[in-house]
Amino acid sequence: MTPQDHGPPNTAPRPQRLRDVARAAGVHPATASRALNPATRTQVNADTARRVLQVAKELGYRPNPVALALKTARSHTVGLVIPDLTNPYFPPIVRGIESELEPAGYHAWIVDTHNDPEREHSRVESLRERQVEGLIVATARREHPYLSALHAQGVPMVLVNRRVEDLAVPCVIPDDASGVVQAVRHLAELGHTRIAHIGGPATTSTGAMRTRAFRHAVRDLSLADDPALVTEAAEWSEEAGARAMRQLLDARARFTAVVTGNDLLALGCYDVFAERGIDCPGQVSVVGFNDMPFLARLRPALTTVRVPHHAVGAEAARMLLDGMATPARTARSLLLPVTLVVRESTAPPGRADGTAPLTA
Amino acid sequence: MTPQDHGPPNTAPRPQRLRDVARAAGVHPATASRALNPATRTQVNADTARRVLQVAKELGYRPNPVALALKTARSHTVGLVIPDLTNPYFPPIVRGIESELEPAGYHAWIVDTHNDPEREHSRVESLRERQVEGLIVATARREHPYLSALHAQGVPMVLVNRRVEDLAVPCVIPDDASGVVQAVRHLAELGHTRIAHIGGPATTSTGAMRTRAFRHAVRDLSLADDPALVTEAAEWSEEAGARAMRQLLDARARFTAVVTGNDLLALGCYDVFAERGIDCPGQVSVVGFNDMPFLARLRPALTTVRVPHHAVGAEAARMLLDGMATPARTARSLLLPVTLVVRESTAPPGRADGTAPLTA
DNA sequence: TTGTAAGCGTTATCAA
DNA sequence: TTGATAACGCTTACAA
Repeated sequence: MTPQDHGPPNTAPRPQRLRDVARAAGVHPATASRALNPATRTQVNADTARRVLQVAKELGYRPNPVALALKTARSHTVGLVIPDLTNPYFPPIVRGIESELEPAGYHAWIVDTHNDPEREHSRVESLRERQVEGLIVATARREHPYLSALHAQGVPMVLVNRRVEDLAVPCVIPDDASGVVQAVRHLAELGHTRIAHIGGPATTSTGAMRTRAFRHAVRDLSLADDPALVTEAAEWSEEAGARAMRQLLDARARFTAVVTGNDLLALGCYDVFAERGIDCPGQVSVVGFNDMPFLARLRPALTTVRVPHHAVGAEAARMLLDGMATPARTARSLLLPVTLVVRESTAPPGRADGTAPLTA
Repeated sequence: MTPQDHGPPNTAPRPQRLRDVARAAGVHPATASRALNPATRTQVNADTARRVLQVAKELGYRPNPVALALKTARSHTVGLVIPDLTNPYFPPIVRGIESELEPAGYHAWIVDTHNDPEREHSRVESLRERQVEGLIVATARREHPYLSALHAQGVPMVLVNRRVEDLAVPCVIPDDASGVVQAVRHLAELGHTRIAHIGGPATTSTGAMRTRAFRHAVRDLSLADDPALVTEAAEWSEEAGARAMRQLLDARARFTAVVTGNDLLALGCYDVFAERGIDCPGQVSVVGFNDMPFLARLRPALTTVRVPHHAVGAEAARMLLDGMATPARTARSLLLPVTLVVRESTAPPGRADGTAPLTA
């Protein structure tokens, strides 16, 4: 042992292999394999099978998943494509997914694309190389040639929180339209008539969806249907939300409430209110979307639309599992119900505390 | 095509294999392999190598990582063991880790243990079976026989945010002691003399560490060193923090400020303040730890200790990569500097707004 | 410098 | 019902 040689030696016990089990049980590896696999167990003598199982347990045998994947081209693994793991919206979805996947004997390979299409492409390729059997994709661009191609090739795939326009990829998404309607109706009931909208990027299906729903809702409720009141944020971030709100204000748009495409955008509005001394909800009411964690602790606590994160994930996983079992199936879209949770960021316009409604 | 047969057929192009490249280049697969691998490229004629590389590129050849892993027992993959992905503290660390891993050609397999030791065990085993070459572990229990055993067996491993007591496992952790000292000194400078502490579970190294640091700090600054002022939360959660705060209050402990083991615990205190009509920071000042996202938006904005999440992850990854390259290396501990970020939850005791300091 | 052949741990095909 | 044997796609002694 030289002075440099400090690290622990590799003393990891070599894992037991199939052949070890076979030898110990006095059978051929092929027989052991058949005995161990529930699907082929009937091909082997019941006593022999029992013995093999027993020995395998004693030796603590676990099949080598790598060898298995090489041989069968199946890995018992699915890929999770997440646009941004630091967005608190996604981890609960991941939990939901895993809660369904694991009882089915599958594990999830999580990749974070950082919202970068190139990175997404390369990470998905690497997932494919690693023989994932299916993909759950949470990145929300509307067009995605690469993924579309994969799906067309028969790669089992389900989209969460996103829908591809003219393509029949199964997806599970929150009922965006209903959420927006609930938000707008809530504001209308409070007495608002001029409601603005800060939508997410129209390049994302969610952004497009919610904005469209907003337009319809406002029209259906006979509220001000003024194009000047709807803007689009460049991305799903606080900064983008702030920019959009500033733009709305600077354009001297008249509104007393704003419905945003998601909570982050709403937080951006908060920032602008602080900058400009605008009182929320005194002068402007705000409704977010998603119900991220910790929103109830904000100043003011944000009124928002709650989406059932866990259920979204769980349903997506179930759908994928289904799709992997019976690949020939028509694509379904699952819409999960959302609920408005009213907190402190919404109030009647120009309420009794003496602040005037915001006009420009 | 039967009526049931709707799904897309599997038309995925078969990936190119080494033998395809070899054939197209007119060489034996072994030669192609050597040409493709930078480490063995010198063994092959420069022209031949060039040709092979060229052909490989044209065919879009990518080595099959599964076959590679089976053959070499290396997967170019490391396992990330995270206690709770929904805790916003961790995703930035994951980002930091990946930022170092990927340029080195490694990918991260993330597992979420849900803070469950059994689950941790089984997930780590599955990671091992999948031939991960190393482990980055962020679960914070102080004792962990299974992981300790793995490390002793020579499995490359680094701990983040955690240290194992008497075992020489390399780790990168925030400078907890310094953070606590900064917090206590800040409060002392504001005039507080009776400062309470709600520590994290003593079974976690971070919990034990920060509590110990608190005791020292309080003594060094000649503040009240009263055992009744230090409690331990049962877990790192808001509920546990709330319970601890209630207990402190119910025991009629006298204090005007509290330093908590992490931000979640501090949020629990906020809940109790709301319950009991206690004004923060008017009656009690609070300091958290970690600087989770969105803290600046709370009511009141939480004063806390910022830890350099990204750097923690990046350093850990670098350390692991080192350890994998040269396994024989003495364990190092890296302490990353933390900074106090003062916001609104701390103020002088019994400040000018007329509220009295909290006594019981 | 290149080719041959064995083998990583499994499963699947074929015979016995 | 079981065993022999050949893959899966790759690397690596060893031989040429």
